[in-house]
Formats: sequence, structure tokens, C-alpha cells
Amino acid sequence: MQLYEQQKLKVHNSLTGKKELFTSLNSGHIGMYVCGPTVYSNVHLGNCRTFMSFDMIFRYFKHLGYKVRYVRNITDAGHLVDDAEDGEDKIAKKARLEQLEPMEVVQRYTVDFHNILEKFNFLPPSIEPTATGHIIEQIEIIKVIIEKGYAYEINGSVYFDVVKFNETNDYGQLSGRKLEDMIANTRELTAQNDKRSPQDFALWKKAEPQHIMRWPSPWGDGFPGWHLECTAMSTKYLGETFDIHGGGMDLKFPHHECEIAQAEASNGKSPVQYWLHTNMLTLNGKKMAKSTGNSILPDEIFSGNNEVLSKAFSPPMVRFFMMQAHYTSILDISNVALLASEKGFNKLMEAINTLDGLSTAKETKFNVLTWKQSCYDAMNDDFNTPILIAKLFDAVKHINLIKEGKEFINVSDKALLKETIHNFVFEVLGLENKKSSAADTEKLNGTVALLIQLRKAARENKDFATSDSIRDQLVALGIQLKDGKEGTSFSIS
RNA sequence: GGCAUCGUGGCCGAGUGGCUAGGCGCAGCUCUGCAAAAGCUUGUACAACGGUUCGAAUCCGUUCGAUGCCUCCA
Repeated sequence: MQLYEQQKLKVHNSLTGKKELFTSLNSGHIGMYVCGPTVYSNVHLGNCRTFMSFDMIFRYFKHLGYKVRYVRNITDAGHLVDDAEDGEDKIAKKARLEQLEPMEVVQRYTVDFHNILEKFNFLPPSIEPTATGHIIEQIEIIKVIIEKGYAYEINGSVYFDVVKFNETNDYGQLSGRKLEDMIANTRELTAQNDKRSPQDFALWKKAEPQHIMRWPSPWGDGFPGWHLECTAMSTKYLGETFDIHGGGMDLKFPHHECEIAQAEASNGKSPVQYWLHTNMLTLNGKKMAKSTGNSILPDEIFSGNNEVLSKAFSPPMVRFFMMQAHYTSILDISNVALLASEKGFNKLMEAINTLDGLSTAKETKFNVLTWKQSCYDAMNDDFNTPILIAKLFDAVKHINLIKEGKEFINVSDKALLKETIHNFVFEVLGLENKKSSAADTEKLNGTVALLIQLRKAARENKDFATSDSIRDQLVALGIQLKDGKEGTSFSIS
């Protein structure tokens, strides 16, 4: 029996606005699509939060025993800077500014993206397709949509006919909007263009002569509209309907709304069972976005080289910080919040280090099985990582009490406790207990053990000046001595 | 202006129609040569105003405020 048959998972479906019991279309298998980045600049921390949330979700599904096909695309074309007629492709614009070949821009920032995610200990998705690699598929979908009468060609561009679509379908079902309201609210004249209605969106854009990124199509040279790539790639790799589609809240409208429209127009089916949207990461109370400049880069946090934070923070620590908030809540990043979180993170890791050396007894003071299920309960409730972490701190408390001899644990419970903590902390949350190489650790352990011995001797001689000097200088180096009943141990901060 | 989400104790951040999440900080205690670490104890918070209810911070309404979307954005 697989874990997923025992653990009933509920997810918040943004299509219905409710928490629903999760059931996959094909038993034991999950198809999940997440909108990836547009690779025209470095990924900032806000982007990372979304992908991290889905990394956690991916990890939990896998932990439950599902076979997951996780598709996360790379947008390397088709994303317009604005929607006006002279709308320029983001990649092309960057390429023009930096005098690079567009694919050079794509390559540079794709590499950066992968580097950063690796530092954060992300699992690679099953498939990471690119928009430019699926031009043919996109053209095919456009043909079908035109055939079905939901799109029209004009001057070498093809637009999706939202008004027509809305006659038979519901445009706005995901974002809670009504087309009539949208039309009523766009009174001001947008730039002159070929659209029949301002709500229509581009499936294919004609490339002006100076436009570098272009592909041939039945409507002339051009490039695909942004929303189309996700429909093309999700359909190709996950089918006409699949289990989960994720992305940031800011993509709900229009991007995801348009995806639903494209899928329904081309194959008559709603493409996704459960829509999951992650909330924004704010910096100084404002949304982090490349376009506004209010953003911080992961590397700036890891190096401490920034103007917002007082010190550097490690990737797993930042990951822990993010996991302490629910993915559907807005999370504001600040120096004090990070600092407070770091102490908690260190405490958790310390306890995990302590766990191995714990001595065992005949009985156990607390119910490990009940505790274990409470961890699952937290995750089963829409991936509630903050609650999970609270549960982990319950275990931390027990570990420390056992260490002090105030509680006890038997051999099998200790093994269960260890397995469960490792599963949730490392496998599900994706945290890492940072340690340098084994050889270096050994040398360090030996060195500190020597100092501990010297200090002990000094203390026995009541030479507290020497003993305190050793202790204080080690603290200054980030090594904390910890005097306990069974001698002195240390931790590295 | 429209739509959406939200407003929780010193800070961060969960959650729920009645049974004090958790982390950080603060204070006290235990331990210690003094500390640190660790443990224990302590916090009657839920934007404002009305309403529903035996009972609401949790449901409804209004107001105020924040953020997001409505144009590119994770």
C-alpha cells in the first residue's frame, strides 16, 4: 500500500476557491505543470519562492509514492514587453540592449536560473521544455483554434477572439472576472491595433523587419504569443487534461485565464483539475519584480552583498524562512525576520545532529507515531509547511529533553523519530544541514576537542581567565561551546 | 474605478464558531566558577463599528487600511 492511499491530501484549488480532496486522474500518477521563468535577466528571490513552493509540493507528492511528471517550462521567446502594436519581445529587447544574440541571452540566464535553484537544493523537473523548441506545436494549436472559429488572422498576426469564446464558454472563470466588466473598464483608447476587442490576446505576432526572433508560419514570419507556449507544452507532455497547474498569483490573469481559453477553444476541455497559485514575496512591503527594480537577487543574500540585510544568509536558511510561511500567504522579507528565523533553523539542525548520539531506554516518554501522523496531517492540509515546522519543533524539544536525561526513548522509537525527521526536513522541505567536507570536519572536530580539553584543564585549575578566553575567542569565530552533564560539545553557527 | 487576497500578541507567522500553533525577542527559574547552550514558567492577540449566535477574533454587513491583478511580471 502506497503512502498516498493512507494520507488524504487536500489542496486549495484557485478555480473553485475551495480546499478540495486531491484525487489524481490516473491512480498513482500526477501530471503537474508550472510556469517557469522568462530568461531575460537573473532570477530574483520572488521567482524562487514560487518555484520553491512547487519544489516542496513535488517533493511531497514523490514522498507519498506518486509517480510525478513535473513539467516546468523556460520561456525563451514570445513574451512581449507591452501589448501595444510595437510590443517587443523581452528576450529580443535585452539582446538588442546588450548586443547579444537572443539565444545568448537565453543561455546566460538559463544557466543562472539553474545555478541558483541548485544552491537552493531544488529537484530538477521531469521535463523542462522551451517555447522556441515548440513553435510547430504552437502553430498547430493556432490552426485548430482558427478552424473552430475562436481566432482570426489580421495583417500577419492571429488573435484569440475573447468575445466569441465568451458566448459559449466562461472567460474569467479562474480570476473571478466578467468580460462585460472588463470591456466596461477599458474605455480609454489603447494604442491603435488590429484587435477586434481590447480583451483579445495574441496567439501569433507578425515580426517586423527589424525583429530578430522570427519563425515562418502560415501567416508569415512571426513569433508566438506568450500564453500559447504553456498550452502547447502542457498538452504535449501531460495531455489535454492534467492534475495540477501552478504558478504565481500574478499569472492568474491574464496568463492562466488565457491558457484555459486556448485549451477549451482547441479541444473543448478544461485543461486542469487543480489550479494552485503561490502568493507574492514582498520586499519592504512591495511586490518583488524585475520590472520595477524592487528586487533582491539570491546571490546577493548568500554573499551578504546587498543594502537590505545586515549579514549573509545561507540557501537552506532562506529556504527554511520561506517554508515557515504558507505558500498562499504574502511573505515579506526583512532583516529581522530572517535573523529570527535563522536562530530557529540552527536550533532545528542542532537537534538533528544531537539525535544520533541519543542514548536509549526501555520505553519512550512520548508517542512518536502520533507525532509522525501530525506531521502528515500538516502537509495533507494544503501543504501547510509552517504547521509542519511547528511539529518539528515539538520533536526538537523532546530530543533536547532526552539529551538532558529528563525524558527517554527506546531504540525503535528513536529510529522512527530519526527517519521521520529526515523524511520531512530533508526529503520534503528540501533543507540541508550544511557541513563542510568530511575530512575538514574531522580536522575541525579534533582541533576543537583539543581546545575543549585545554579549557577543561584550566577550569580545573581555576584558571578562569584562560578558560574564558578560550571560550570567548571560539564564540568570536562562530564556534559555540556547550557545557552539559556529559562534558562539553560545540556547534558552529 | 473594477476584481481578488488579506489586516492576529514586541516582531515573524499558523489556525479555528466554544478546547492558549510554532519561531524570535523580553522576564523569571534550573544548570554553571561566571556565562553560553539546553530545559521549565510567563504573554487572555486577532483593524474599527454593527449584526447573526447560548457563544465569534473565526459567519454576515459596513468602514478604514495593505497588497496583488486589470499592461510585462513567479
